[in-house]
Amino acid sequence: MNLKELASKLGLSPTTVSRALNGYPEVNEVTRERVMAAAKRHNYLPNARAIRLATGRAMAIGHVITVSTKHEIVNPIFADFIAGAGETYSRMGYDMLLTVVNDADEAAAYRSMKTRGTVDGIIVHAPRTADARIARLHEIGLPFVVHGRATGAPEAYSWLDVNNRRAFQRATEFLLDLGHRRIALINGLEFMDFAIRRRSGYEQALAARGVPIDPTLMRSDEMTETYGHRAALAMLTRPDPPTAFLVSSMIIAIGVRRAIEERGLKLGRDVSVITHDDDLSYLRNGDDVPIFTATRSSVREAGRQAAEMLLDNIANPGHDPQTRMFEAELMVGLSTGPAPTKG
Amino acid sequence: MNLKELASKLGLSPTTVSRALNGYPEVNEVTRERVMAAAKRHNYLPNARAIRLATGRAMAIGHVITVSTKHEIVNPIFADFIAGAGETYSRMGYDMLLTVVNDADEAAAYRSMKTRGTVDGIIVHAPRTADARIARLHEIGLPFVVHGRATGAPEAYSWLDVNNRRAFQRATEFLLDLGHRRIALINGLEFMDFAIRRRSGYEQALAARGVPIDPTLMRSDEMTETYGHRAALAMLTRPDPPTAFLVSSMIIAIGVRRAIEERGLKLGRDVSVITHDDDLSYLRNGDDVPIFTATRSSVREAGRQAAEMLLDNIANPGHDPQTRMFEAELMVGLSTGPAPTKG
DNA sequence: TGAGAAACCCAAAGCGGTTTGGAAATGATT
DNA sequence: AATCATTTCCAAACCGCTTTGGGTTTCTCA
Repeated sequence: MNLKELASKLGLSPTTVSRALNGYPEVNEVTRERVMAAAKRHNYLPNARAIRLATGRAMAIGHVITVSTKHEIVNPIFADFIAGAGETYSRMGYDMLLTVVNDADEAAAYRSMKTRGTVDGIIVHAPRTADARIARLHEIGLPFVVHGRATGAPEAYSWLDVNNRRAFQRATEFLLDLGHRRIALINGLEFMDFAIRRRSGYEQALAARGVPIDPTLMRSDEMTETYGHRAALAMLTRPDPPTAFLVSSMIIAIGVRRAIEERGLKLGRDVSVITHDDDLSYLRNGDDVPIFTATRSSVREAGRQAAEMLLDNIANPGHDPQTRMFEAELMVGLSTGPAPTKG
Repeated sequence: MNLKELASKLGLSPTTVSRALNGYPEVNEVTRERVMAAAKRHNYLPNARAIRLATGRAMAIGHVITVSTKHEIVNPIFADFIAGAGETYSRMGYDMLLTVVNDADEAAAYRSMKTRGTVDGIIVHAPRTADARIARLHEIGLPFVVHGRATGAPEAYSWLDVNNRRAFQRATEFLLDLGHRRIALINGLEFMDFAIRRRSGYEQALAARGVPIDPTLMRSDEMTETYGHRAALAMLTRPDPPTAFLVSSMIIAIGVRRAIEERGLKLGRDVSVITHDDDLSYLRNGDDVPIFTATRSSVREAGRQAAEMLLDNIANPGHDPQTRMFEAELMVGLSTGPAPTKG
């Protein structure tokens, strides 16, 4: 059942039927009702391929997920972000297009999306500092919203981000207030923008209290459980171990906890841990009381809002770039306590 | 730059240019070279919207991710499966379309995909026993491949699955061989097909050795860390606690470990744990020696192959449904040991 | 040398919608 | 009753490709 058939069944022209269904004013309300009813009865849905060609719009948003050949890790927050964004797209009648691409081919992927016309806009994931994609997308002329920020990008662009610096600053202050002085930072890869900002917040808080920054208490790597375990274990076996850890993800924190327990120490008493918590649906930080004291910000909600921003940019082009900053909540859980007194 | 422009630049008709680019035989090789070169030079890429309308194919595969309003958990294996499938699609020139939908609207989503013509086929995720989607998709007439199986589906269909029953049977036998007799099963939701099969393997192994099946040692729920923790803690505080746990996912296992350590017990000595491990990229089971003894099967590889099967089904229609079974490896790690002797 | 086959290319009709530019019918105004 | 504006609808062009059904050349072979 296509438009022409529906039109002939109704004794109307395709033009009128199309207009009736799309809410154009130049059609009698009575006729419109009749058309709507017939469309529903024959469960007619317009062919998306034809609409896309005719309107020149893709009615789809692209998400590019990069997979490096070296460390082929899929970002675990991806699923939740996508789920949030997908809710928005469903509501607005957009499709979501996912492309898995080797990081070297990412620019080519954007260009292809633009010239082949498969998407109307793009969400940029996991920005690095001075991320080249932003300039590229400007040059290609594809609307986009960045989840995160990229320091040092020359032009203005739309983004949505957690206040990572502030979050880690507050977390560090919280530990300092508890008497901790040797606080380790188990960070993500520090060419990622969020990781840089978190470190800066951490260092700033230490500096403000005159606590010396010890580079040997800072690690940066892909955020896995084993990384957390290895890093924490190495630090805890030193003669001057840290009394607290500030870590960049729940998964790292789980590894840190494993190391702590392996050393026969007790989490929240002998060693404190604060983690960032993306509020992932499959990895909740406890039910009532949080397992880990955490800086929390829902990545799912970020997905929802990023999609909204992008669709808004597409619907109202020519506006100034929008930005949106989330403040992470500091949730106090069972993994922090006063610094143990020597003895 | 579109086909018509490129053709006029070359002094050829659009027909010839189209044929040259698509490898049809009725064009001179010299002409073809000339066309290819010009296409590359002007970096021409055909408009996908036009191709789709003209060919009647969507060149896209749909993945539907359901989000229940009650327990809105995004399946954590989703990201890795998608990454695997995406590799295949990229290689074959297909797009991947992701739809997030409330579980009640899933059938409507399939129907819409079919009539609007946005996809050529569908991957069905997380099948339940007697899953209604299979009959629905047959009736709608959309090619599909199921990741998992659905017992009791009336018609034959293509699927790809891990041998869950065998995996859990072997894992149970392994624990029995170590002298364990009170083995708990912390399973996923048992309306999910995989969970049923795992329980069946577990029960079968126990029965074969004449070990009585104790329903109070079996739990079934959404696979989260907190669930694992709660379930294990409850069982460990009983007067007759289990000496081993068989669990359905790494994330559950992490919760179980937390409970074990909270009770002051040692994993692999006082209590043994075997988990199923989907080999998720962000949650590797240790680097050299596995943390957990596990039944392992890569969900990323499953994604790759499921996509290949579906594209094959689409390219060669009318064939019998294909099926593919993976055997999980039993990886011995640090979480299992002989059953502690009473004393 | 002429006929038939093969190779090479093209005009035009599609795919299924949207959108432009009227035309006919109706209503309002003088 | 004539005029003009509105309302309501339609024919046809268009989006950018693919594909059908020829039409020319060139090649092959008797």
